[in-house]
Amino acid sequence: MNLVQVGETIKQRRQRLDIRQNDLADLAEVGLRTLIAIENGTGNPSFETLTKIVDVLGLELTLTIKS
Amino acid sequence: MNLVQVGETIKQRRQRLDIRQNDLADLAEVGLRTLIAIENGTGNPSFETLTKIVDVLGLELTLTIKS
DNA sequence: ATCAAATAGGCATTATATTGCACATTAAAA
DNA sequence: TTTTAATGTGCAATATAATGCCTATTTGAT
Repeated sequence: MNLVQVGETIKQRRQRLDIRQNDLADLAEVGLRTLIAIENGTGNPSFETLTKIVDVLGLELTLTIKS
Repeated sequence: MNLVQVGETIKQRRQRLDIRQNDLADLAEVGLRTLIAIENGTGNPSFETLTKIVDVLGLELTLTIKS
């Protein structure tokens, strides 16, 4: 899972939950600019920033053995 | 999965593969200081930095729906 | 076509991750 | 215990992530 895929997943999930970027950014307590960059696969968020966003969306970051 | 758990997972995997922090840092092309911080749950790595390390270890970061 | 809302980008600033160097501590082996 | 390798820390420098402001573009509705 690379940064582009992470961005796509977040965007799709946000849209399915029917919330705007602005509101998600507020709920996650990150800047709108930051969220936009992540959704577009630009930028390189810290684990903390990413976690704040995925938490709000009911998503989960996991680290597993590649099979 | 929080930063502490990520650090533990990386450390365990590295030890199971029997490589030293110094060598993993070199292979992943990150600073030794950075790797140490991550393994100890201190610090807050960027997605890119984390990816470089887990790639070397044959691990994978995934983003899924929390169930 | 018009208008409003949502998404997105340039720029500058601030916050912080990353790094190397030197040194300290811990672990393990002889 | 002594010695050596491995792990970890303080500090300062650099790189870069995060942010806000303002403006542009895109999207969707009327």
